[in-house]
Amino acid sequence: MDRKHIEGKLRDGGYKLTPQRRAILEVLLEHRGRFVDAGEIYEKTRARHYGTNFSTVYRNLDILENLGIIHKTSIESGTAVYELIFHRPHHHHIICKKCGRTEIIDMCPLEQLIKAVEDKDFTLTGHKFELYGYCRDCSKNQ
Amino acid sequence: MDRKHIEGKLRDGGYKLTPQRRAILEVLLEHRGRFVDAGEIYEKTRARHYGTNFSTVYRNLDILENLGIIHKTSIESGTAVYELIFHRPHHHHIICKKCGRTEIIDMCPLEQLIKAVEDKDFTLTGHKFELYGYCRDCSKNQ
DNA sequence: CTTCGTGCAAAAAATTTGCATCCGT
DNA sequence: ACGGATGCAAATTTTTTGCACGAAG
Repeated sequence: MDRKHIEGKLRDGGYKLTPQRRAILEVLLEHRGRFVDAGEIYEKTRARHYGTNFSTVYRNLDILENLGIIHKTSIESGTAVYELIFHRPHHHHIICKKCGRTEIIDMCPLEQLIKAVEDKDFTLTGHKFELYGYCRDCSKNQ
Repeated sequence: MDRKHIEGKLRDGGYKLTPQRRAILEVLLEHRGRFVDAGEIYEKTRARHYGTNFSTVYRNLDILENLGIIHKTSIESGTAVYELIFHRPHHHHIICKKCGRTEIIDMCPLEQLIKAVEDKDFTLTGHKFELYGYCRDCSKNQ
């Protein structure tokens, strides 16, 4: 997913290309393969486009998430982090607790999982595997 | 992990058994097998012990987490959720996005994972499998 | 020239902290 | 009595929202 591709998605969605939006995208592109939080995106965006507002950042992160351009999650800190989706096939991550750098795990444990992990050069300290959905009761009275 | 067991852990840690703490524990015990957020714990605790403060709840959730009595995580909403650890062996969860009810998955995908899932009566809508640790660079200048 | 986007300011939500007092052990 | 625990109030942190103005298509 490169800049042109992303800008196309925005246009298709009826969104305009403002300098702020471009700056946010630049920042995300620069941080491919790494989760960053809203605060960091804000700081870096503001360095590119002076005066960009925090609300603008949050609003755009929302839009980008809805368009499937970025992925939002929350790791251990509790605050939300974002990264560009640059690898369409479904996958998971190894996440550095210190810098947020991620490595892709190309496969999903739901199908097979062994250890595509060994060669990753990460010191593992923990992991999370959670399934989301609706329990029987909640499926009923949806 | 029952009440007596938990109270023992608290004593061993040098913590006192205050009525507020007991109330919080009662609430958590009542919600075994379900993630609840701080707000809900606060409301329910305050129903048991009138006047309990929100700070008290947060402070105790911290303590309980550090003692390994509860498990804190953040699911999709972004706000932290907690549940009693009542099943010591390492495991993961299926989480209802609506009510927070959880089901245990007794095994960890890191070792083997097939589908201990089929019989769970959950409508799956998504899942998260994330490994945490330190990348090579961050391990170095730790 | 219309619609969407932005900045600003303020509010809301989630969590943390300092401090004086209180209470379990 | 001692040391941890609580309530309160206030501060922080993270995120959201209303509104008037400005700019992209």
